Amino acid sequence: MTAHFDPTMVKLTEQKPSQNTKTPEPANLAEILRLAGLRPTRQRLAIAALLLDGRHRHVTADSLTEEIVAAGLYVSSGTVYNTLNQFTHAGLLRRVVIHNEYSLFDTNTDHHHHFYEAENDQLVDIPNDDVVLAQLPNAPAGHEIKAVDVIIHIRHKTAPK
Amino acid sequence: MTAHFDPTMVKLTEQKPSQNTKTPEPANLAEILRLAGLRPTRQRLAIAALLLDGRHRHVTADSLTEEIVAAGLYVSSGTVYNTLNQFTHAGLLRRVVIHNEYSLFDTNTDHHHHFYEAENDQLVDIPNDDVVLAQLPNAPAGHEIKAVDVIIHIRHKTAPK
DNA sequence: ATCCAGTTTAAAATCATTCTAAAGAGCCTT
DNA sequence: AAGGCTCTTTAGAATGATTTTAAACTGGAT
Repeated sequence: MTAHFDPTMVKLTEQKPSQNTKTPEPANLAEILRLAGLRPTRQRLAIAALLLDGRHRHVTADSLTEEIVAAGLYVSSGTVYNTLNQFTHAGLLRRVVIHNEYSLFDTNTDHHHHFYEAENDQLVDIPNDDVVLAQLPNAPAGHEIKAVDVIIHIRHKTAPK
Repeated sequence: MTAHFDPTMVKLTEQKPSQNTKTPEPANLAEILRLAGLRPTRQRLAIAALLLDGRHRHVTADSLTEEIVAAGLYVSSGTVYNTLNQFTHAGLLRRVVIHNEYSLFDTNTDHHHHFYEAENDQLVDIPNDDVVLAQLPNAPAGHEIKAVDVIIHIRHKTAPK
């Protein structure tokens, strides 16, 4: 199902400069990685070539591994995970978590939202009135909205590191 | 075309019309379970007594098991999970998923949100402008907002169940 | 080239959650 | 009260995405 993809063909020429205003336009992928504080290894370059070409899409560690194999390369699954996390930490990717594993069950069935502090794994209720969604999109054709979850990720103001 | 959501009246969920009885009357617990189509077993009654007393709090399967043990009872972990899911399905609890396990990595680092259809595990981008957060709460003291995730859970209009 | 901290690797470990099949319990009908 | 049928519970095994481990490897500064 995955289209064949030659990582050497990937250019950044048409990439939207909409990413990070503080990131200067990098000459190549290796430079992007260096700016992120990551050594441009064969594995990271392969993944960067696949993901940082300006296309907007969603991948899982698994689907990405398939693409890498389809490109005639190989990267161990541990490294795929590490790289994905490193790229995310560097702001090159965004992590979206959907459902699955490790849920909290809230005895408050009224609609409300949450602060989440990752450091201490703390979840705090937000009174419903404190979050006002002025506009929501229509659900895709044939669908209806079942629920809206707003999770506001927070962190300590003073950088702990 | 689907009716647009009412921007002012933020009524987001369409959960089952479950009443939020704040009165922890033990006699009512069995009735609550029956109304939810669940046999009032010893295990379910124990969990209901702990969770459906009107207090608003967050529990995990693990923390709940601890409470059960602390109350001098015993419920197997499989049943704790089953019961939590059944209560959630019945609208007596709400499931909140925070992070962990099974993430998607989004090559779009611009701020945007997502539709998520659980049935087919489909994730669809929502253009940023389609979700308007008119008001956000202040982060708790000493904290700052790192990110805001809005996940709109959708389902097919024709109830497949 | 050399060296070493940073990386990658395969395999094992983690861990919340789900599944399995066998035993047990609710509850409706006699 | 007993029978019986179904729904529930249970212990333990299975699942599956992710992380960790310890050893082998590599990029790049000296």
